Amino acid sequence: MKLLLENIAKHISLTPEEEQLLISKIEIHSYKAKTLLQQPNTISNQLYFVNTGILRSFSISDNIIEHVLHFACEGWWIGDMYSYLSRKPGFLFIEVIENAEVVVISKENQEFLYHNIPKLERFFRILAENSLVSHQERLMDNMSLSAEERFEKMCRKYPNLILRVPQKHLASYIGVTPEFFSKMKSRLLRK
Amino acid sequence: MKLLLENIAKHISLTPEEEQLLISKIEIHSYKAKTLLQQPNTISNQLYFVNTGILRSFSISDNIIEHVLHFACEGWWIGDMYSYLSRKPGFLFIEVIENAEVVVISKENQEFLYHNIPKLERFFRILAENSLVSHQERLMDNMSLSAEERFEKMCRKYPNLILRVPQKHLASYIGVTPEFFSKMKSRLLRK
DNA sequence: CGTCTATTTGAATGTACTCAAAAGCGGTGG
DNA sequence: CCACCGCTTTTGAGTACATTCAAATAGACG
Repeated sequence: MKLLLENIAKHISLTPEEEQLLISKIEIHSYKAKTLLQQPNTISNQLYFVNTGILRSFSISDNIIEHVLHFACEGWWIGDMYSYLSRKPGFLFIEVIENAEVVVISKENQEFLYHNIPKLERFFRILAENSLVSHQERLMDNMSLSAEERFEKMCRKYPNLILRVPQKHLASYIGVTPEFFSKMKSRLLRK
Repeated sequence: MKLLLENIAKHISLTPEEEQLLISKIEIHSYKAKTLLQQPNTISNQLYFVNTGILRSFSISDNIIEHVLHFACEGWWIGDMYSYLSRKPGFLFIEVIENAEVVVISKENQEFLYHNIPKLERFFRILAENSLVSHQERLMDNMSLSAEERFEKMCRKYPNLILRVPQKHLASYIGVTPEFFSKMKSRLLRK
């Protein structure tokens, strides 16, 4: 709870009453590794904020190949934004990678909070803007960098994830096969 | 001007006074093709809304290769969001592809408007959210689809752009070389 | 027209993939 | 506590999609 309030306080300041109202409209859940919080073809009604543990969102193409869109560990938000925002069936899975404690906010409660604490519009605007910028950067990286460069950049940006996430998910995040990822890694270590 | 107000009215409703205030804080400019509205290593202070014509944002890697991030034609927003939001020097060019009439809003005026028309926080939140979702989709497409599939998807999504934008920019948008794009096109036409 | 840029075409190359098999590792139950 | 099973990672050989480089052709604009 503390982590969430700190996260919000970085961008807007809430009164103690507003904080209480916010807290009354969210839930905290614990999930074990491998739990699926969201599946494709269902409408996502929740946004998640990670207190502890790690989650990932991913899609599956050709019924076989997974593509990691996003990892979220302590202090990060995650959700199926397409489904959540459009209220249409989504395309993503959201899975717990490492036993996690998660703050859950529902669409209805978020709308309620927007009405009662308009400042939150600003907070989520900033959140969306920052997320947009980092997706733009990742998109450009995917177009302009080699797999090796994307790997190095990921290591620099998310050093803690590298140690906690199975390698095949890291491979999927930078957009290569697990086999190629392994070869690339040993090639880099040899230097 | 009408186009911008319609665009806004899709998500929030403004009073006539609010519309007037908004209009007093924006500018309309016309630019000829090839004009650069933004260059890397400068701080972007403007957001653009296209009335007529086409713009594109792109970066350059290795001082040679262009990578198109975004096209914007009638009714679309464009900007160097990273620089605009962070107030740091950016990495993008923004160039006019087709003579354009553009609504320009400055960072200062946007902040002013946020204070005086808080509803605009909501509007730009929704704008950022939608943009986020479409970037996520494009990112996943880049990872899971072949060049040919990305090409077909772009044709379906932006049929009017295909006819108006030089082919090399389309190639860059889907992330292939102009040469490969040309071969792919003729391969598809032969069917 | 003539020049400059965009597009097409072809040959050689490379990066990353597929398929297959072996080795490593982690959790579970006996 | 060890042994086994399933999943992850590694390694290798062959392949494919897309790139690079080069040259020819087509198109746009002054």
